[in-house]
Amino acid sequence: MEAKTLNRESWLSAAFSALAEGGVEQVRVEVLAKRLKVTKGSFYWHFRDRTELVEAMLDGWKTGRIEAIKMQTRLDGRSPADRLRDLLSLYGGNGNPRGMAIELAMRDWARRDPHAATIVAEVDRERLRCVSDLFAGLGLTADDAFARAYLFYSFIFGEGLLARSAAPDRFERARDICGKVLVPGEVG
Amino acid sequence: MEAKTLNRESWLSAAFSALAEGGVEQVRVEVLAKRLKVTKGSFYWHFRDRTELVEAMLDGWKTGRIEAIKMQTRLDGRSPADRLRDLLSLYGGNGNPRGMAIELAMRDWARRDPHAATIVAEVDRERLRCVSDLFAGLGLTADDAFARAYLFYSFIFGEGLLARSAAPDRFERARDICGKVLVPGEVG
DNA sequence: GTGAGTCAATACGCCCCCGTATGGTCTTCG
DNA sequence: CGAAGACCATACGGGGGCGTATTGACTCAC
Repeated sequence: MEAKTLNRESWLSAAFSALAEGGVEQVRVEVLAKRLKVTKGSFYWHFRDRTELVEAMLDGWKTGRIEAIKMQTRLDGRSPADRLRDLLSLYGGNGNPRGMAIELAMRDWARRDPHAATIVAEVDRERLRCVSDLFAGLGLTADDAFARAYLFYSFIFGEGLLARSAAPDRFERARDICGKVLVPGEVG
Repeated sequence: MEAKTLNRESWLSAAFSALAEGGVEQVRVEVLAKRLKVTKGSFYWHFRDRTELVEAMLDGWKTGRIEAIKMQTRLDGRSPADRLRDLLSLYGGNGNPRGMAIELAMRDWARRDPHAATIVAEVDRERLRCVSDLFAGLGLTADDAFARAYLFYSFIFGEGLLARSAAPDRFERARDICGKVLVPGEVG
């Protein structure tokens, strides 16, 4: 079912895989070419240069993530607390390791590249806004809701950073407790 | 007061600076040499190869961080809550940007290098143990204390990852509220 | 002072990566 | 069929990074 000829999307997809595995530094045209089993000739047909590729990655990631967060925080009859718990289990723990890897690689990238930094900032701002609204829906003041959203996202990303050394059940119990602390209004 | 001849420490120091600014990928012997205003000849006198340098970085970071956390969590008459708040303001916010940069670079490194991963895991384990003890000193059960420590550290590192886009006072207020949520037993 | 040891400069070969130039092989359409 | 265009291969020059080898200079001990 593979298309016999590559297109921009093929390269972008491979680029994101490389990003997830090794950071921006590892998205190199000759390496991607080897993965796609073609030569650079193909790449320079679809892209002007490496810069155009990474810019496309930035753009695609931004629109994709903003679209995603809007979906994930739109309560279609569900309660804000439920949506928050969904979000927590979506990125948290070890579900979606690729997504978390890209997320972290993106932030590492942002620390060195101003363009990437603004992209990440825009996405983060939208995310904070969206989950702030969720917390506000729980009856919190604007300041408290924002603080909760800030805590919420810091926890999610920080969790991806923390080394989980053995004793997985211990961390599992910890995550459960964290969930209850993070989203209030819970019975427990 | 600069020593006229370099030693291992000089190279290690420069290496950590490069690590903070650009990640492991940027600690390159020729780049460090240029910074130190010498040539590679010096480097290969003090180190067998680049691998020996990064191994030394790993070792130095591990012992340094473990020593630091033990100091910072040893309550010499102070209350556990105070110590926790100290820790929070130490790495949190934007104090010590270099320390946070190294911390994040280290974790990015750990995601690709098994050796770095074990080092970070060892440091994290010690840290979680230390601040778990602090939380336990607040009267929490073992599970709750560990969960709180987990939340605590996830927040600290996650905060370093989150893009702070303008509105610094907004984030300042959020951080204050987060502090009160993170370390319990507070009046507020 | 002279020779051993310390520290650094220079020069070399190797590899990986970027970007370009040019040519080749298909498909498509008239 | 034949020409145009899409897609990719091959080959090249340039640069930067690693590691080695060789040599130069400087500091002590004897």
